[in-house]
Amino acid sequence: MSNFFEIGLSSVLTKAISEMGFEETTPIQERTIPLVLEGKDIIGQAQTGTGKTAAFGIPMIERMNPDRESIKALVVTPTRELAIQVAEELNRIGQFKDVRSLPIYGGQDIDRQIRSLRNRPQIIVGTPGRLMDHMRRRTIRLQQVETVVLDEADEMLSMGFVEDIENILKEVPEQRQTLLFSATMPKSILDLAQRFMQNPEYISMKTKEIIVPQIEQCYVEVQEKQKFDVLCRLLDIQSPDLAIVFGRTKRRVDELFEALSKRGYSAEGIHGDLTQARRDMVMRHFKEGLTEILVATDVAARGLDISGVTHVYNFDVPQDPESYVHRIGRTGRAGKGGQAITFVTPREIGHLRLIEQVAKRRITRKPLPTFNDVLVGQQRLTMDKILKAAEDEDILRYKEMAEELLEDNDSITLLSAALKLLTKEPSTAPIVLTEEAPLRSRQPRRFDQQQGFHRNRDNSKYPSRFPKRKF
DNA sequence: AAAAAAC
Repeated sequence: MSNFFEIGLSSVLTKAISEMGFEETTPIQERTIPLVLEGKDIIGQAQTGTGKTAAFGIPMIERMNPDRESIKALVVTPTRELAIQVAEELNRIGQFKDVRSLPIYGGQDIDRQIRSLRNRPQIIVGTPGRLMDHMRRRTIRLQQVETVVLDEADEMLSMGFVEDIENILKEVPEQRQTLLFSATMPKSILDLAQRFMQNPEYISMKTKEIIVPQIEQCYVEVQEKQKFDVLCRLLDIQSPDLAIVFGRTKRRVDELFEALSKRGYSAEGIHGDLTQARRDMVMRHFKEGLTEILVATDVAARGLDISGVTHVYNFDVPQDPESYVHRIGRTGRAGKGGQAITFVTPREIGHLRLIEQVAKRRITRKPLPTFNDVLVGQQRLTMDKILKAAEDEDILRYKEMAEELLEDNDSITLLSAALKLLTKEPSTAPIVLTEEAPLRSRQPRRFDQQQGFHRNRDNSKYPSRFPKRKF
């Protein structure tokens, strides 16, 4: 691995990279950057989360003439959210070189996009359909494009974009650089490369080189009817910073996020049937941490890089084993740990074994969370907070004693004793733990009648929900 | 069969 500041990049890029907090290159970046700088065509086999966007973005922008005469680079992605994300990252990389990128995708007012194009971005990041639309309208000129990037190419092909991709590739000059990234390398991808690329350099990360983030993978065996309660309990016990819950269908996503909202969780849903404005808003809320739980179809399974996602729950077992790998990859980003829990009904166990083989990881069984687990879990969270407070106030002796007690965390009595030790003014009342205690301790958000939207406890705005409910 | 993607 090498350092970004030793590979001879221009100062404008180095500055941006350092501002983005990058230091060491990832394996794919280390191998891709020099080749792209040389102008070579590349086929890169890499999972998401390997630093792919920077791997092509940094050298592409480095060698780009920043004049505003024409579109210099075109990046094609399978989903709209991915287009937005990639464009944002490229914008950051190019910020001091005055290189701008613009996401172009469907569902957004086309006239507005045409106006944005007048700002003359050097890089366009788009989804195939809308790109084709602009090409036909002649509102995008690709005659000066020097670099084309096909991101998540396998995904685009399996979504039936072969023809669109071909049309786009025919529209750009033959003398150009083509970079193709794909998690898998089926024959269709190699065919495409054969026809549209020139002596491509093949970069494949050996399995051990692929950064497999520390993702703990497990499953719970549940009846369909239990799923919702089990999810709530897990959320209470684990208290994720941010979590993504994947559902099988759009309908299910709607029902699930409504039910979660109803129970007081900060949740929103996203799928392809929502208006693009809403999709954009939901993603923004989630990225900003305004919502803690994103309920999603596989629209959000691939490529999205959102920091702070500590947990992924597969509310439904993904049909496609590939999809499983992508879904769980939404957590454990940037080298941080993450946990993925898959809900499996008894009849789906066999399917899970198949997924296990594809994921090449053992998925361990986790017992269903009991009511007691929830209580203990919440006590532990409280303990963590108190321990932190204790640290600040330097009451080390208390801390030691409490930690000793914590070792035996099966015992709620001990926990409550530890709690008392650490509280400055210990409550004399015992902590009563009965089955009648509410499943959820968090206060539900309140509905602002006048404004017509929900407000969180911190009084921040919260968008209104759909009326239906099933869980 | 579902999901994604153009109007």
